[in-house]
Amino acid sequence: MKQFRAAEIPIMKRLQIGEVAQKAGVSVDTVRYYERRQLIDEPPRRASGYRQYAPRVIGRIRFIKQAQKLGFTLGDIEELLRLRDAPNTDCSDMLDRAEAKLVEIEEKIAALSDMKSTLEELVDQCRRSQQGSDSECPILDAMEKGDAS
Amino acid sequence: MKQFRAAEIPIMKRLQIGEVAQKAGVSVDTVRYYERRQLIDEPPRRASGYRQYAPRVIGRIRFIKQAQKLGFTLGDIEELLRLRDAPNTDCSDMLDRAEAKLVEIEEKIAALSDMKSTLEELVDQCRRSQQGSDSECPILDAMEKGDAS
DNA sequence: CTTGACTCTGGAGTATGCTCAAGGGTTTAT
DNA sequence: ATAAACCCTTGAGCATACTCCAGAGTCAAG
Repeated sequence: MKQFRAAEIPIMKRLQIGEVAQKAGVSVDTVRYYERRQLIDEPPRRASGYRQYAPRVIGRIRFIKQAQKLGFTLGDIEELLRLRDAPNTDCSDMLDRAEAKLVEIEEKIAALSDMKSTLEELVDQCRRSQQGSDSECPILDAMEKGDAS
Repeated sequence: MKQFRAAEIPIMKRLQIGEVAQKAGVSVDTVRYYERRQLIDEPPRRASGYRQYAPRVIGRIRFIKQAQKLGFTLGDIEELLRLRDAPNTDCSDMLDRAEAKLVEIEEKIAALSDMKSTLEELVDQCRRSQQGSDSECPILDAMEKGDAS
């Protein structure tokens, strides 16, 4: 049972969407979007219809944005949030998903690196052909002939 | 003026869309899509409405697909096609665009590599924490606290 | 002649992650 | 009281690159 000194008594303050959005670093529209996508719960409303959020939703939205930074899509994040919410989550489920994402990212890096290599080669050829009197373009040629693959 | 032996006289054969698509390695729908996007010209039609393509459109579509493999979007490729079509194209315009694409790709690789590093670190921590009696999940923690950025 | 394969069109759908629009009500500070 | 800032809704738009749909006409081979 946690003990508080008088100055530390938590106040159950409710927040409007603008404040939530600002503190979480997203737009108001994004907050509503996340609610529509059920990434966050719909909060209770005032008689006016204004949403009244518990402050902990800020942490949840920050979780979402952090996960996005690691390459997880919102679809992925739905599942991560389920794990976060489950009472007996251990690390192995999160580990599985992190490892899977790591593999995806490595594959993307590999694909991009292939493109890079090929472009570098073409750029090189192009620079060399400009130095000679050759008026043909190796980049055009490579794309015509499929040699770029 | 190019000279042909009798067996080499080119025949001005027109092709239907199915044959073009098959030879270019794309779908019929994709050919029509490229026409709609003006990446290829609308060809003359038969009385039936069937498209009658000159064989050189196959090369043009192959050019498009090769450029896509190098990371160029169809928007990018519109411009590449203009360069390809221009009578006095030299290599420097193609070179500019190849270099610009190279920079984009390098930036994407850098971003992905950051993600990778962070995920690897989290995966490492997670594995180590499973070996101890610690029941907390460093991945969850990192996403909650923003330490993953 | 018949039938299966091919052709045609315009528009909507797919997936992703927001963002905008239109029109109106509510709150807050002066 | 007033006005600006805030809130609300639903649905469409944005960008990308196709792909599918529905319904009908045409071609080519048997």
